[in-house]
Amino acid sequence: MLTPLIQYITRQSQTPLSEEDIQLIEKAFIPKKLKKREFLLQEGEICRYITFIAKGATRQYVVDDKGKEHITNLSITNWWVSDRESFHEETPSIYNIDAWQDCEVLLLPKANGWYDKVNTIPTFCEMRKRLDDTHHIATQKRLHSSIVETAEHRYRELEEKYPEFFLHFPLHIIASYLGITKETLSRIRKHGMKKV
Amino acid sequence: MLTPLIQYITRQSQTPLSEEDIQLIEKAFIPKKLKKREFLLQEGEICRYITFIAKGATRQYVVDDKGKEHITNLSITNWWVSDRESFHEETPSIYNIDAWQDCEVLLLPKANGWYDKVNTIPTFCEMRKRLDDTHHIATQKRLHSSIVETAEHRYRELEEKYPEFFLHFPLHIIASYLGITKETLSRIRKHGMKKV
DNA sequence: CGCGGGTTTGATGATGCTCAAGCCCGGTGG
DNA sequence: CCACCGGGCTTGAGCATCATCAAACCCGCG
Repeated sequence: MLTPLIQYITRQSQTPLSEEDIQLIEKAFIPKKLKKREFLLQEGEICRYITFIAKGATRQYVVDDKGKEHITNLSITNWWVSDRESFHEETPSIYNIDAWQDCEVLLLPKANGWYDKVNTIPTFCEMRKRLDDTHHIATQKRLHSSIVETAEHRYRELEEKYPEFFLHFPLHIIASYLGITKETLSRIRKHGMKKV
Repeated sequence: MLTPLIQYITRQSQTPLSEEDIQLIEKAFIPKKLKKREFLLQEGEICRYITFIAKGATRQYVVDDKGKEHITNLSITNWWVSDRESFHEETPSIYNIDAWQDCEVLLLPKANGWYDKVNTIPTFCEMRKRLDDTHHIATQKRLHSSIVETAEHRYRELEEKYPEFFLHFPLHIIASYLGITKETLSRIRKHGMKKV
């Protein structure tokens, strides 16, 4: 189960990991299997791990006062998940993260300095920085487009940029991720068919 | 003009800077004055600096196909500004950043490795990491609330969290930052008066 | 066959936008 | 001193977008 991670890191950073590095990674990451709907993190808990999805798909969401779920993030194979705020500041999370499909994940704990230790590997640290950057940029863009663009535009953009999502998540989940209702999404799609 | 920066860094990190560190910082940062409406970055340019606002206020915005400005970020004294994507990837920026009030700023160039050199100062590097984190978390929250919450809620939140903004920017700028029109903002505020 | 998850359709209503007009107020120039 | 101008803010009428609610449909599966 570790191989996808090792491969991922070396591919990301273009530099191979030393034997020791790999051993450290093997010690640090805790493999875990999740069944569909199983929680990786629940509202109110402190996020104690950075998680690598070796296989599967998860969603992150909040539940509002009316009991409605709002998807804030979707993640699939070879992505990382965590609640950064909760992890770093050790405060209770406002998010729920659960498996949408059965998953194989690798947990990197903050406890006992594992996270810090792994970050002493330059390759890993570099990769993490880059991921931080790209993730941050992506969030910025999403924010921007959620303010400026229409629902339709955002849908098309997602279709273009992350077609994989459509393979792993049903449309009502995608709709929620886009911040619209499933009905609206359905109408948008119908509308598009005609045009194209 | 450097003192606000030095103060800022030591306050953020709780550890004093050594004499050498300060000298490095003095060499690295380029002081600059901006008059109102002067650009710090224009659409199409590559962002070559990370900028510290020692004094003043700036806005970041995009112009859409209809020529309308959409504010994406507001920054005031003791904040940092840059287009992270453009800076890191050296790609043309899609943003404009200009001074809303006269500013005194400090530019940290990427060129000649200044940015990297300054990052060898552990205190600075730590601070930067923390800022990255909090900034990222803030963006995440803004995204989330722009999707889930009503315009009114977002306005109240801003009032609560960044009252300083209201001292530096007129309401139509705030409205744009919130992703609503000035008319809507005006009505929201009137509405609130009655209630309270 | 019937059930459940996912998707679609239609009717209705709220929220926020557009456009157009007017107000307030602090300059500036005659 | 007043008249005018421009930036900022407010108000109102009509409209577009999207949410809500309710119903139906579709299809794989026990």
